[in-house]
Amino acid sequence: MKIGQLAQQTGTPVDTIRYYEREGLLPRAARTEGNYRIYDAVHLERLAFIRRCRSLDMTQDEIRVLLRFRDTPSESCEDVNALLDAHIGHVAERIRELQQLETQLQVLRACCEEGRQAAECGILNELSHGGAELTTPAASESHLAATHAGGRQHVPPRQGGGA
Amino acid sequence: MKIGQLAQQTGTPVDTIRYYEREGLLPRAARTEGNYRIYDAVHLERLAFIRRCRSLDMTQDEIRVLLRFRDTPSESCEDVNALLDAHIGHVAERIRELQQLETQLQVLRACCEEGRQAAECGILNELSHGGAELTTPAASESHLAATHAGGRQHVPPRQGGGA
DNA sequence: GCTTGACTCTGGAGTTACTACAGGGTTTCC
DNA sequence: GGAAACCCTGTAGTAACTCCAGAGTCAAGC
Repeated sequence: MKIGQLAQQTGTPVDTIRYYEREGLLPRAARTEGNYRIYDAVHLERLAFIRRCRSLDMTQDEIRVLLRFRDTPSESCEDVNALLDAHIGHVAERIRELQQLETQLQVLRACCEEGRQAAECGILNELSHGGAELTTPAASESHLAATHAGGRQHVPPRQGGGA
Repeated sequence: MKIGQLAQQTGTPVDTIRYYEREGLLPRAARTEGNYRIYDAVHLERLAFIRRCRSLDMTQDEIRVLLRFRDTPSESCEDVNALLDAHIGHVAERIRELQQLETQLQVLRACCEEGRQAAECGILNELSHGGAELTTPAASESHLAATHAGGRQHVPPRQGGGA
């Protein structure tokens, strides 16, 4: 099959498939005479595997490790367990961080009542003089991301997205 | 004061201060004869404000809005409230997503017992054939980030940060 | 006066995981 | 045989920095 069909069958944008090939997650595809990539069931399975890992928010590096174990099935899978445990740890930690953040934001939000002028806005004042509840920057140490970011998975620019 | 002192007093890396100036969050600093930036208390306050916002995981765009309100204190602060409410909403949504993710990962983790060979590793098998519990990619729609990422705030490689 | 070292400057590249082109070539269908 | 749909490569952009090279500035010590 061609790249478009593979894209459709796995729900992956065509650009992303080519990107995975560049990054070495997918092997270089064979080509037709007209230089089109051709794929078979093996590629499809591998791509589906990668996409499932990505849907679990694993990094490319983590996926690379898992793929290596998939490719050499005789080795012990201890490292797979360890990787997953670490990943779960990161997610749990990020959840804790975000919950703290949510509390802080709600405290901050409570500072301002509706309809004031910005000069007396409790939120701006609080952010200006720095309440005790607000942590200093540099909270996260792990490989966890900030709350926002540009690369939110592979969702296209418009579709009911951002703030 | 010079940039190094400002950096120290606000806990902000020097590079980041220059970056904020480039981005227009901080005004261009005056210069000494030797072309060194010089700052005063106004700069310090503004930078502290920015850093407090960043510690609350606000984007530069969000901070820009808040700064604009700070600079024009006669306007109503309704938009500040709205911005913060939206931000809280995003954080809450991301928490929910991550909690789902955590559950999925724990289910996956339970598939494999210790010390098997990769060929019979429950995790790899689950990721290969694709269990029903695993969502497809493209879960997040908002401006919230993935669980991992390179730019984790501004924490320098090693220093035992501020967490 | 000269050197050493700490500090600062600019500009550019790297980070993640894509996404979005531009400017072409190929296939397919009517 | 011509248009539409598909595919190709390569490059640049995203967020919020971080890191580096190569050079200039400044204060202190000898």
